[in-house]
Amino acid sequence: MVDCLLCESRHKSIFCSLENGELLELTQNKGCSIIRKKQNIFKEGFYPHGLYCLHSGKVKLYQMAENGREQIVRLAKAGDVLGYRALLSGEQYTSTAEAIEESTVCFIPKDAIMKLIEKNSSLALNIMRLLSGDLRKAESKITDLAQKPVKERMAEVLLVLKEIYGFEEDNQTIAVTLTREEISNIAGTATETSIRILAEFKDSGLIQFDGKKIKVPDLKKLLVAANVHD
Amino acid sequence: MVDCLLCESRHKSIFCSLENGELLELTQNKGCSIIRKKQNIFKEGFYPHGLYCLHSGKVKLYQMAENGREQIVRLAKAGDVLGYRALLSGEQYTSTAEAIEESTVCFIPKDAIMKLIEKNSSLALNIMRLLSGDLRKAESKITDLAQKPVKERMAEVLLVLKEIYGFEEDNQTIAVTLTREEISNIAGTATETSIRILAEFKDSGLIQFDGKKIKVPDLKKLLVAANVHD
DNA sequence: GCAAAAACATGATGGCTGTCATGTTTGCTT
DNA sequence: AAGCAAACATGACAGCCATCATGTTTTTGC
Repeated sequence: MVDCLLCESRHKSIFCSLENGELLELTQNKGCSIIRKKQNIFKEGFYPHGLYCLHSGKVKLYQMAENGREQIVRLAKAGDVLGYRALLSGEQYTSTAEAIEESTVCFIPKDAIMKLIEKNSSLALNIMRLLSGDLRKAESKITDLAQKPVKERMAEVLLVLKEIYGFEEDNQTIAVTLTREEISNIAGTATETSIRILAEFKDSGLIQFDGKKIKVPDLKKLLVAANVHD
Repeated sequence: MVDCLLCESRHKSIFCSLENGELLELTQNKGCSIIRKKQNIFKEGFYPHGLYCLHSGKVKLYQMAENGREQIVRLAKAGDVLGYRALLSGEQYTSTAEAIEESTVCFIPKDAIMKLIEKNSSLALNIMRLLSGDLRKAESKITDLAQKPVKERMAEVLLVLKEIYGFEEDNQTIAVTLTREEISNIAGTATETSIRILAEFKDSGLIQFDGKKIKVPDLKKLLVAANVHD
């Protein structure tokens, strides 16, 4: 069992404003479990009974489309919370959370988290900020999907992956391992297309392959390829 | 000046849980103005100084894409609030709010609304629910844009318009007037394409044109065309 | 009410990108 | 270590849909 007071992510998470007493209460109320790669934390269509907090690992949130293809709508790393969208709106989960590498997650029952939100208005504000940020990213993705060609979207996906998971110690290897299919399911394109475009990026020196990982020697070049100006 | 206590939307809005004292304070602090068609309430890139509450009228929120085309990301009707995403995250507006018909809008200064949020946890919860709902819609739109053909998306746009603005008294005319270009900017397609598809829908009896408005004699048919199963 | 602009409409064309097919490589499982 | 499945890769092909062009209708501003 992980102690919230000792959690490394504590100060970077939505719980950064909690007092020790509140954190202690959290620790006493929560559960903790190991999620292996490809296992689900929650599934689309089910009702939420609490909030998940990702202590370590990496998770993808995806929606299953009519045609059977996954659309990845969010990615989570250590310190991120999961399942708040459905929990707060009182709806079913609209996406499935699946570990893309072995992860540990804590589960905070609905009662406990809702009480905390009511008492602690700065936690409430943090959650609003979180949702607002998610909404900004989602809406910007809508615009991209509607207006940008696949190649630009692919470059942007790499930039997003770097934003979320950062580089490894070498300062140029994106610190996450995804299959080409998963990358396609972020970009919103066919697997073959993403394979082709990544190969093209490699040939033009934009990126390099390092096993399953992707190296970005020059971020600026990627920014140009993604056609983003800010 | 509109009195919040007398506002018709009061009980359907995020302010439904406010006490009379709080509403009075709101009324005293707020401003009120008329926004003519095609005028902006706020513009992408600017910093928010408060929250807008749409007392009457209809508003589109759009992002300007690199190629100069607008992507409509949200639509608002009387009773809806505007500008909360940027206000709560402390970021610049990421979309422009433009009246699609003459509207009246109240402005609540940042201080006033933030104090209310801190005091009234059920207002805070309502805002979280609002954001969660927006996020659900946005993510579902991402999946649609990535996976569905234009024709299905167009049908879905009509369903969404009906959801938001409802039918007129005849129970089949969608109660909003949009140009073909605006409809395209919701669906994420070229204007010519949306014109063609709407004409096709008309020819196959899915919809009828009533001036600039669109009539839907049979919602179920549209649901089938949109390929939604829930 | 008239001119100009915006909106609507329709045809032709081409390219992007999804799909299908096939083969190779990688990585698990027993 | 062999065998099998998943992942990666590449070519061929077609079709959806954006773009361009052009013309008509409707709306707007003076």
